[in-house]
Amino acid sequence: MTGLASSIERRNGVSLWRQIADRILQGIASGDFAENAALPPEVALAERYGVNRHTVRSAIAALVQEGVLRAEQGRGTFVLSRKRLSYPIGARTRFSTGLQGQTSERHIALLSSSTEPAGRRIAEALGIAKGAAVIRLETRGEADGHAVSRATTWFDAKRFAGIEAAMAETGSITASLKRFGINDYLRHSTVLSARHADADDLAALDLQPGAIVLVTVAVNVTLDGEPIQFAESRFPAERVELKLSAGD
Amino acid sequence: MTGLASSIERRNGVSLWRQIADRILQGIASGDFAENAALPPEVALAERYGVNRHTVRSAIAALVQEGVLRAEQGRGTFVLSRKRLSYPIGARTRFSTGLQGQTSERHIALLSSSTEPAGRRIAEALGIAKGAAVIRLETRGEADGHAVSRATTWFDAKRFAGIEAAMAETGSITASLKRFGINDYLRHSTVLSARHADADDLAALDLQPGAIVLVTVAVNVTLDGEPIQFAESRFPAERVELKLSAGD
DNA sequence: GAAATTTGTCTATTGATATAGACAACTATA
DNA sequence: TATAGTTGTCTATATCAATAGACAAATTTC
Repeated sequence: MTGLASSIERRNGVSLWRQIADRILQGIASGDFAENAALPPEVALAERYGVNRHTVRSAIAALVQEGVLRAEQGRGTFVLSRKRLSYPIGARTRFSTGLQGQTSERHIALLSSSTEPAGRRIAEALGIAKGAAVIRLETRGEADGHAVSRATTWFDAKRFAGIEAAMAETGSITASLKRFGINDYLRHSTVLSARHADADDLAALDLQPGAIVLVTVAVNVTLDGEPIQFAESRFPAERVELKLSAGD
Repeated sequence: MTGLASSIERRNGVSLWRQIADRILQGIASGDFAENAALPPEVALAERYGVNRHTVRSAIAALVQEGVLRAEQGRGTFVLSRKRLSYPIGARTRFSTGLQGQTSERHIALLSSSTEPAGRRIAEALGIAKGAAVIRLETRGEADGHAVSRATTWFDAKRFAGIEAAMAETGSITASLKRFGINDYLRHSTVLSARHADADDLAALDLQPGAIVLVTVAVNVTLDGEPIQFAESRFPAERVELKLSAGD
């Protein structure tokens, strides 16, 4: 994020226009390109990145379609104000309260739910037998009408029968767990990684293909240490950053 | 990470062979493809991902060059054992101790150092005046001879004059800070993001172009809360995951 | 030894990516 | 109004990416 000099790589599997679109996004995030101001003209950008003007235009076209830039013939190309959400992550992470102050409206939409046998990883995380029934929820986190996260969560089907209905109704994990007598819970562990978004995430998060997602894999436990939830969440790296606070 | 069904996207700016290489890496990390065992044959992979066999071959060729796979004519393609390092991150994150047990040898190599005026962000983080002199260190974290991180760190030049020499000698931030009377420090805040690796990171981390890096921006403080270090670290997403432990 | 399986190499074709140049359309400013 | 600066459109060309098919080379299995 710190405007270090770096150039563009060719024949990598990643097209130049996408690399340049990434760089422009970084530039906006790092303050190199101010919001609500004009981007340098296309010829200047082309020279700066060492590519043809048409290649820069492809990158800009992608970002215009993505809603990050607005191009006006004769005037210039402008940076729309769309701040990166800062998503706090720690022992007491909650979707809704975490984004307080940054957005006016947020909730979790239930995309689908199913019951399936637990795989090895999920069984271990939840402390149940491999093959035991688990409920799988596919959800999307929304803030001010924008998709900011996409998650897959698993619950022990025996312990949390019907939680999908509670989720659909309340739009909140915390509220749904209350119906099962859980008034508080902690994040036990979180593992972080990153990858290219797959087709499912692209559609659900309204991303351009090739976008990067931050991935968190987390286990939530009760205050007694009983595991209740296993979740994999994906965040669009271009719109969200994760913030760890000390002592959390 | 959780073997969810997902397909490949076309005309995205990211070539199919790179997307498939990413998927194979994920498959190895998630256990879909066992280490030291044979990958499914090329025709099977082509069918699974819905692409031509030659496209799969391009992906495999990239991973072979990257040292992840080994192809043997007539026998098959094998997964070399190269586990993803799990890098713990929390209030007491230390490079060396964090990787204890996962690697036998680790240290930080000093690539270069310079003195420069502090920018706005760095000045704010370190609590000094904008434009005041700061020492910038470019370092590479190495474990068992493999590059696992690439960092840029800034120190107040007045307070830590000569720290570059200490770093070059000791290969450790913790040891270097001890020479300045700092026996303990905490990670005050960490912000996480992800992006495509730039040319500098590609070279320093020995990555294939197009690779993704996890980025952490952190401020370290003394036990009194005095900020001492501002750092941006990059981790290759294909080789490292970040692990947050509760109560850290 | 023969057959089946698997990776390696070659040719050919199509569409996407990137470069190059020229000019039109629009805006702001002298 | 004229001029300079900027985005938009068009044509052309070369290279990369992806598909398709055929066959060679090496290994394992029967």
